[in-house]
Amino acid sequence: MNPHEESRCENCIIRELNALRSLKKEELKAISDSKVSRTIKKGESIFKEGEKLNGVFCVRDGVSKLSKLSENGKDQIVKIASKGEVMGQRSLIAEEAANLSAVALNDMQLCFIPKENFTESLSKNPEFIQALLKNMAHELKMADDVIVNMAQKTVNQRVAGILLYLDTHFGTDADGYLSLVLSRNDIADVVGTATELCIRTLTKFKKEGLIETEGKRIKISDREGLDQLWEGV
Amino acid sequence: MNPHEESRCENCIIRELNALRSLKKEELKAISDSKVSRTIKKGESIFKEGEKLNGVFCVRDGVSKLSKLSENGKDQIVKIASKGEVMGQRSLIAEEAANLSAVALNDMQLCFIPKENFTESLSKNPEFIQALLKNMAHELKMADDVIVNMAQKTVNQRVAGILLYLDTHFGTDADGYLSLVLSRNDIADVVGTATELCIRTLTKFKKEGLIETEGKRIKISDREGLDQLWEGV
DNA sequence: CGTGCGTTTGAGAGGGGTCAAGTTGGGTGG
DNA sequence: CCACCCAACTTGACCCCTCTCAAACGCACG
Repeated sequence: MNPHEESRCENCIIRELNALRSLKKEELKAISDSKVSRTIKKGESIFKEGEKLNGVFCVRDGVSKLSKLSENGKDQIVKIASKGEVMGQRSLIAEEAANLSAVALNDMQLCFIPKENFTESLSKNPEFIQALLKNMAHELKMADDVIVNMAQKTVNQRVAGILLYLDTHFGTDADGYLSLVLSRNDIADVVGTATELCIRTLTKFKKEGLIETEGKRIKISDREGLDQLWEGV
Repeated sequence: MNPHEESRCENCIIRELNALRSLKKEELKAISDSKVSRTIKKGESIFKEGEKLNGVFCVRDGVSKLSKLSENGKDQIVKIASKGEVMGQRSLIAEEAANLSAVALNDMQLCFIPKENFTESLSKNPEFIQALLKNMAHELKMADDVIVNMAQKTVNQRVAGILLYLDTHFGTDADGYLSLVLSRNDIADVVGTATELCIRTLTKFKKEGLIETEGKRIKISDREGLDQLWEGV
């Protein structure tokens, strides 16, 4: 195997974005030898809640939604994972089945890192654990904030919120449209409401001059306005 | 200082309930020498969101609510911490200000462990980090579940949910009333609704024979019924 | 050229928020 | 011990938000 191959973990830049950056040369080599790179097409499932994971998935390119099915039969999107993020680590750490399902929102490139490599580093590399710990601490804060927003903000505010989130995290294309295009249904699943209400909110925003739309693509025309809405002014 | 004193960490049973159980003898001694035991009365504040914490609080007795103020001016209770739980560790790990405020729900006994001791063990004791990591992983799962419930369940269901939670986590007294007594306002803040609606829901439950009340105390008379409500049957 | 999925709009019912007005109950000072 | 007071609790009324069912529309794909 060619050690200079681009697909080798030692040479992967993505690593710098997450806790895997703390891994040592030998660990990376071991992972590189056993990891599996995979291409996932838009809409395909990566893993499902309740499934026992035997490794983690490092997102090399593309975006995935992490959702959970509620008892009322509706999906709730809890998190959106993109380049550099590692999916499934929580389950492996807690030694539990996956709590969320992961589905690709567009074409993705993933690296699957087997459980053994992950737990090996987990038990032997203190810096790696530290990095992971810090990562989880951050995720926990985010989750707490989401709880507050879900409980206290209206659908209007939450829709404004996700538009702002998509803008700051994924940016816009040349025409100013949000780069990450979600279906109305997915937006509704993030916001935690019915698709119809989500659509109505968007048309209302359009009427008020906050956004423009072209098909399912959305352009933010008044960020200030959305910000104020989000903050409840 | 008497090493057999009950207040010494080495002899503290509470420790077994959390990640501190992984600490070594010397670490415990060091902590014991610098820790501060504190008594907090019902309603008193332990720390506030935005505050820089210089240590963690180990709950030796009593119960605390961890809440966050939403922009609309209402408090959202995110978590209820009781005997054996450690408050503030997330902030210290992430090296951030506190994201939540902690207020005592009844009289409490706390041990304050200075930042230095905590971070010292954090950087030197792999077992301790592992335990912490697992703990955070579990909290993260809980938080994700709360997000789904907040987004997808009705107020009725969420009120039923917290009653069941109080029952399983804090039990009942001799008369069958829930041991942990919350004000209607606190219940509303957990559920994420207005106090009035919370009260109305409770009176409805009473009319339906699911619960009985005496003052602010609540007795569950039909656990099955609440379970079914919670699960959306 | 249909067929199916995603999107959009309408209308009605019920849930939930809010304001305002009582009521209770526990604590305090006389 | 009683009277008082304040905070917590309770209830009513009203209106807006949100959910749901239903139907029409567009677009892509076979």
